Amino acid sequence: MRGLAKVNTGTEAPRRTRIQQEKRELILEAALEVFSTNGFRGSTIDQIAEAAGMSKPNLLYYFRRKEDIHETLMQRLLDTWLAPLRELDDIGDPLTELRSYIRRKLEMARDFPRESRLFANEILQGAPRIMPLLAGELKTLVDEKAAVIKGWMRAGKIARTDPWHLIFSIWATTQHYADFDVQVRAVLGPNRGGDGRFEDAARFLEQLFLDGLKPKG
Amino acid sequence: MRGLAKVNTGTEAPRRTRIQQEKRELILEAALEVFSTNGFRGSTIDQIAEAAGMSKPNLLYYFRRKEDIHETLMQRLLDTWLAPLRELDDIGDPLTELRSYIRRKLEMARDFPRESRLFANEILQGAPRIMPLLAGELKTLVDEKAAVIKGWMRAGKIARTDPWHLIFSIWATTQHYADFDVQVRAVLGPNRGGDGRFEDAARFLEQLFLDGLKPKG
DNA sequence: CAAATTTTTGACCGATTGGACAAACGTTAG
DNA sequence: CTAACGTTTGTCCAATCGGTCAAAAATTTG
Repeated sequence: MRGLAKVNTGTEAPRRTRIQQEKRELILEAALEVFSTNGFRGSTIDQIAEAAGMSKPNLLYYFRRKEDIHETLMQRLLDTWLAPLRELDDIGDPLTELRSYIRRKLEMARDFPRESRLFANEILQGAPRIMPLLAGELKTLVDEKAAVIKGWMRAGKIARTDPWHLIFSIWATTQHYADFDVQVRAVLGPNRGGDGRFEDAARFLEQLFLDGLKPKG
Repeated sequence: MRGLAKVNTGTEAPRRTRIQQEKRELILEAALEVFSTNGFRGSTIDQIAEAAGMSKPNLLYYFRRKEDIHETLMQRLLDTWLAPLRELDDIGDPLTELRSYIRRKLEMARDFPRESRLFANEILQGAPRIMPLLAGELKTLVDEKAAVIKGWMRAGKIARTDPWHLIFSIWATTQHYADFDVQVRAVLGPNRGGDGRFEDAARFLEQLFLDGLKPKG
């Protein structure tokens, strides 16, 4: 007999067997690899199936459509991706809070470069699949944190600037080390492009965001 | 009779008619639009041909292969893309030089967002077609400018930091406004996401790179 | 004008794509 | 054992892909 249709829902409520959970994870892991380096349109189901070590029809048994895989991936991504910003809290010293936010974001770029590239690919192509999330959930979160930062400015704890662009600049500088990793390593060369480049980046970013470039004195 | 094979070389020395020059420009303009939003693999010759207002075989008369279009596009891009960095000069006040470099890069993100996204797409996917250029020409240029910046640091004109990561951070923050434009506009909302966002970004970045976030005291 | 050349097009090709489907296989409960 | 259910696969399909080709149309040249 054929498998039940229930399995393939992809987005609906799950009642999954052990094998289904395992295989779905396997597929998502493989799809993350493929999608993050080739983009959605540039990736094929065959590629993902091969990376997951199964046949194409077998993969399509767990995810009915290519889009379902991508969608599931993006949903998971956004939660973990915004976690560092959610943690930015009003308690504690503002400069310390910002510094550790930068550090956490840089660590995510180092530890989850594929997730970063998957996200970058989506945004680059106009965010066709997550536009509502950007204008909704993301904007709400950023506005909320911008208000926190504004409070710090009013209290004289940090310099007065635009909180939104401040957040953008933190995103940009940290994700750069994931999204443009190839370029970073090529420019730094074999000596400085090794594992130490993230420590160097952390040191530099801390100095940039705290003190800027003006010489002391 | 059929057209001559000479026309399609794409990379070789050109001896082109007026029509050939015009049509090639038309195609490259259309291809920039398509490639920058869909990536190389995600774009089709049909899409480019339609955007250029001609039939697919007609397009293939001017560029024999899809790759030839992309290659021509990338070659042109790199020259204009690195122009601002080349202009970074040892004459003049260091802080002013850096500030105007940032401004020029931000203007490029504003005026040539498609070029920026084309480049980002290529790097994101591992830079398969321009890797030699990154490790060669680009690295040489950056190393050269890093030396200039180091000189400024030794002279006490700017704070001591890592020149390479400084350049990375300028690239990241400015190109962010082209590559992640959709996200920027979504987060800023209808009010602040309008044309003024680049002015706001310019003001913010100037302050960030010069003074950092520490409150004045 | 007419001949030569350049440009454009419609028809076509093999390969690859996302996906469907039934049959086969594996597993487990009674 | 067997029936029921979950899993896997080979085969197939229509659509789309990059690209070819010969002939028609347009343009340039003498």
